[in-house]
Amino acid sequence: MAKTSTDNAGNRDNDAISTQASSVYDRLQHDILTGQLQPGLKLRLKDLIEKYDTGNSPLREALSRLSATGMVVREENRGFRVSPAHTEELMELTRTRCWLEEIALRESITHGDTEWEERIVLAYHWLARAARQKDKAANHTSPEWETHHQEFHLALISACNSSILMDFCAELAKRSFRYRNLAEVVEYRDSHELEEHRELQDAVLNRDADTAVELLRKHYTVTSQILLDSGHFE
Amino acid sequence: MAKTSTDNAGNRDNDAISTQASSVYDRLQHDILTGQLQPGLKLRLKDLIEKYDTGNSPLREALSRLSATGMVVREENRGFRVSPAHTEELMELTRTRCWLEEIALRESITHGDTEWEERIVLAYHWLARAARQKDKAANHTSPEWETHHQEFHLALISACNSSILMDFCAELAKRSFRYRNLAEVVEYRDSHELEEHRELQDAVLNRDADTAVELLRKHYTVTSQILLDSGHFE
DNA sequence: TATATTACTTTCATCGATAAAAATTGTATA
DNA sequence: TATACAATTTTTATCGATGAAAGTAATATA
Repeated sequence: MAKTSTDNAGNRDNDAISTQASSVYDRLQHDILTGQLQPGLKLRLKDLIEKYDTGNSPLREALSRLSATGMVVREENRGFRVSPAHTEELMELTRTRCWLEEIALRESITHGDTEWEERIVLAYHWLARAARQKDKAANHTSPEWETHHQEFHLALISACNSSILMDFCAELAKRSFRYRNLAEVVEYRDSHELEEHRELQDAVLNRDADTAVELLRKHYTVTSQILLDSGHFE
Repeated sequence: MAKTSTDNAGNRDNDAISTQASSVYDRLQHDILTGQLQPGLKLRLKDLIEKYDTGNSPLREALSRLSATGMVVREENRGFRVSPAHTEELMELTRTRCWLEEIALRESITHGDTEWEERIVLAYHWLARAARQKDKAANHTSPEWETHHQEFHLALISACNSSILMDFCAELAKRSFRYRNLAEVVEYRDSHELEEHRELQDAVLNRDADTAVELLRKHYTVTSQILLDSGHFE
């Protein structure tokens, strides 16, 4: 990842200097999603203050925010820990994701305009390019690819007419992403992946909702199953 | 006000003394949902410290958490404000709510067991009782009724097999609730309300998914329309 | 008069220290 | 040996004060 804050993006040449609390928030979230901070890990304040080179207050604010997102669990008067990861959650995550994205995708296909189509085409373009570079570098956890992957999936549903629903989908994507990183499945069907996305793109642009939904669903369930089979995370 | 925390309820004879930050969190959220803190209001720290009789740090933690939920908007280096309320958001909220609860309800009707049925029956019982007391007292914003109302709707979808989806629905309910409070529509079709819920219950228990979904959808859209017509919150 | 610059005030973000709670250790008792 | 209790240490939560940024008013310059 090593990318700039997804959540606090903003900063459009406009002023608004990022605060320390937000910086720690981003770094903590990154390290959790990326698996560097293992599920269930006790987050001792003293250690974190040292590790992230910050103070008590900004750290606490960051943790508070993360606890509201479910990235971190707070236990009153006994601090924070990284939220646990279980196979059941991954299954539930996948199930829910299929439901929500089906709606969002169908709505988008019904209402999407040409700008929406363009967003998809562009997103696919970037994804494909990142995929080629990833293959070349044999670096199978390219943060660029991850970014573009998420962008592509968001583009598909970006005409659903509900930013709330999109936010939910984005949250589910983030949480699923974490499981992919936890199961250290390095080389998971790279060969097919780009093709899958291509087919998905085509179906969507053809406004073939049923096919698109089917492809999307398969995309998620297959990925999920691979992770489950890998047998990591208890 | 002066009510006990909804979210941090817990405290099951188990120890775990609630922290000050959580207390402020609850009270702030309550006052926002309830409309006592108007949308868009600038939340000046000094004022809040006084109003909620607390310190800098707990207050900030509370606000940080609320900002992650979307109750409060944070602007880097210029503090917090109550998140704004617009008609478009209410419409989006309602639309999204219909989508998500339809899924959750259909799933529940398909998979629900007898315990699920019992939860619904009980929830309806409490709702009806609260409705009668509300009518008697001519107190049309009874917090008890609100609680039971939410409980009832949650019970309906409580067999959907996805706590994630249920959490989403609960969040949508909370945010919709806020709009109901903002539009000071005191007496909105009280007479029909209980009946509506009764029909809904019957359809669900009969496992008649299509009817149930239709009733639910109407329930939400009609309520929403009344609020929109009231023309509050620009 | 309008704009730019500066000094001043208010408000927010962060630090360091302290209070409060939990966890750990040690000791005495059955 | 196991358990209860007290004393000690560690860790978390909160306070009060300071540093940093944004906002406001005043003055100067075109």
